[in-house]
Amino acid sequence: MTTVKDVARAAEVSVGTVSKVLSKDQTVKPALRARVLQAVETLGYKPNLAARALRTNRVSMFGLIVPDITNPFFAQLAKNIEAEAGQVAHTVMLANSDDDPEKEAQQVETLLNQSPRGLIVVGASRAALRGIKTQVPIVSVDRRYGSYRLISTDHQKASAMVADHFFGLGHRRIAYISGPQSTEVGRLRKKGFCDRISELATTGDPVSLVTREGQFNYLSGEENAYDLIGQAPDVRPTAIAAASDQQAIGALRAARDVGLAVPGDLSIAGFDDITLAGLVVPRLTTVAQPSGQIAKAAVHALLEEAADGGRDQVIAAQLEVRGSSGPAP
Amino acid sequence: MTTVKDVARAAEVSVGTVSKVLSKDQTVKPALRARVLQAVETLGYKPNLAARALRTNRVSMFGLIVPDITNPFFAQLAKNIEAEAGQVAHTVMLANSDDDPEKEAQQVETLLNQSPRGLIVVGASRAALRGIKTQVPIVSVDRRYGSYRLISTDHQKASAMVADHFFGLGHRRIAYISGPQSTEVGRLRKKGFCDRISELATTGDPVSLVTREGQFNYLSGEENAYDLIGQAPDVRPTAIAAASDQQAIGALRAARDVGLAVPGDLSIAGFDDITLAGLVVPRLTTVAQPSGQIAKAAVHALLEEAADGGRDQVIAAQLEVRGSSGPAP
DNA sequence: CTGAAAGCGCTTACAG
DNA sequence: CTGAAAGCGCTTACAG
Repeated sequence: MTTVKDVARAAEVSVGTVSKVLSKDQTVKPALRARVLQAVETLGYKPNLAARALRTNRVSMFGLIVPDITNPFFAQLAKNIEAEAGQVAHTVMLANSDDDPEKEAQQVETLLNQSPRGLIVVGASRAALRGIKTQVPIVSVDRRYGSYRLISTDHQKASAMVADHFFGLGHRRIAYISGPQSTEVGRLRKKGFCDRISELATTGDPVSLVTREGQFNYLSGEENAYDLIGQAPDVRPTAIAAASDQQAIGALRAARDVGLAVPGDLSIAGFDDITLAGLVVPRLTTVAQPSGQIAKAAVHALLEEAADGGRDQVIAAQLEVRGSSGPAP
Repeated sequence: MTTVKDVARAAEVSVGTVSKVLSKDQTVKPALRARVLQAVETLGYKPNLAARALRTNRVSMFGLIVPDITNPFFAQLAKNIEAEAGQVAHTVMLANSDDDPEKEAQQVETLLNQSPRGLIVVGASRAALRGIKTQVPIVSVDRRYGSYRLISTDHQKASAMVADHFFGLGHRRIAYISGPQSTEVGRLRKKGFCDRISELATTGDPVSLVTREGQFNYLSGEENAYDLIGQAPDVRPTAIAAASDQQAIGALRAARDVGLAVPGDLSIAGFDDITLAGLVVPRLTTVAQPSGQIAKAAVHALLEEAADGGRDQVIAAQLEVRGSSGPAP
């Protein structure tokens, strides 16, 4: 490997000068700078990052811990974070916690040992709050990790947008299939939807709202939807909002099976905007989480603050109105 | 931060001895070893990895470059690689190439700058073959990168298994929806299927085989399947094999739309075993890629060899027979 | 078996 | 504005 020394020799300057040129120090005279740059070019010099890290105690890496990279939303998030990190010339280390607090703690430690520039973690569901002491700034994203600041979608407001959408289309018998109320996300999404419906129901026409608790998965959506739409036509809901796209797609399937037209007889909306949401027939009305903005906010939060202590940040999501929702029958 | 020096002082030994204990050098006497370990424990000493890297010129990291972490197969692969790397106390840096040779080259360079223990890359589709010189061992996985050794599923044999499965169920009018023939994977899967059918057709009953070229996606599967099953009942295929699960799920949808029972009237099989394959109704017969084994093979290939130059490795996949395939009508 | 010392490749006060 | 030199925290021949 060629080192600063080689470059210094070739450019006939000291290693200190080489280092200054490389770190864009302005105090080097143009003539010297040119010689150094020339030497770097011809020698194909690449700085040894380990040496730099040792000296500066700072590595151009972020650590990212997600419960499961196989989850489409986390994969999208990881992709955006990697892209955003690339913008500031950082690389990202990825680890999975399998949604297990034990393993999460271990992964945090492993990544921290690399002394990265910062750590981004999507907390495991029932995370323990054991404190870790480190100089490395940490932010949580989507689901809080420990007591670190959280950057996430505004789940409540987003759900409220779905409620507005349905109400605006004239629906007055509405159902909500929630996520598990043991999760914060499940609670926030439900609260946002139900609170808004209550609000609309008191200021406008009366609305009948029925809610069902489910898992976030496909099957749960299908089963709950079957139950809901199995009722008499003048009783069953004309619109179903689900806490996840997977649930909504399950509901779509249920509607198809019992012969209800979507959106003619029944409107359906999901949450997340996974790839499949745009592929099903009809395409699913859903909430697109601002994964790109979350990624950007997380990276910049880490870059700017020395330790944690920033405030939580909530980012507006966007309603994607597509074919699965329409005017009430 | 506490350093070897602090540990040495606390244990009343030299830093060299501390280092030896930490590197599991057997030549340290139990008494000293115990004192060192004790000091490490009480001080909470963590080695500075940058310093170690500088000294040994070796980092406990792997680089992983995939076209798109958002693709479920790559996400699964990444998860397995991370797990496997964890087993040998390595961490993994992730980068996306967006399936763009330019960006891929740049990502390779970026990760190589960290001088990782090895690089695993899933090649971009139309990758340029520009050579890079590096000491870092590189393997390609799933799709070849440059001219580096490739570790991948035995696509041909796996497709042949699907052919055997259909033939064994009595199907004699069979269709194959391929992936793009511009991709190696597309070609291999098709060849494996068609060659086996030809073989069976000459040794057993005659078989009519029709193939259609498509994209790997959902829509392509749906459209091609519509065409195929739109024919007269005595002409149309009784079984359709697709080159991807996405295509197969599209075909499932097409069958449902025209009122064909699966597997009563039509058997369908996919390839990949994505999560959704187990969720659709009926559950999809498909080929499970040995992502775990591929990950393991890749990590160990990197660990064992100093440079590239190992041989390609092809790993057997497994046929998952589920509800979407049955006896010919 | 243990310790003293050199050195990995950088960056950064500090002189000049 | 430039160079000489110290030092980041390790590991590893080399003496003893």
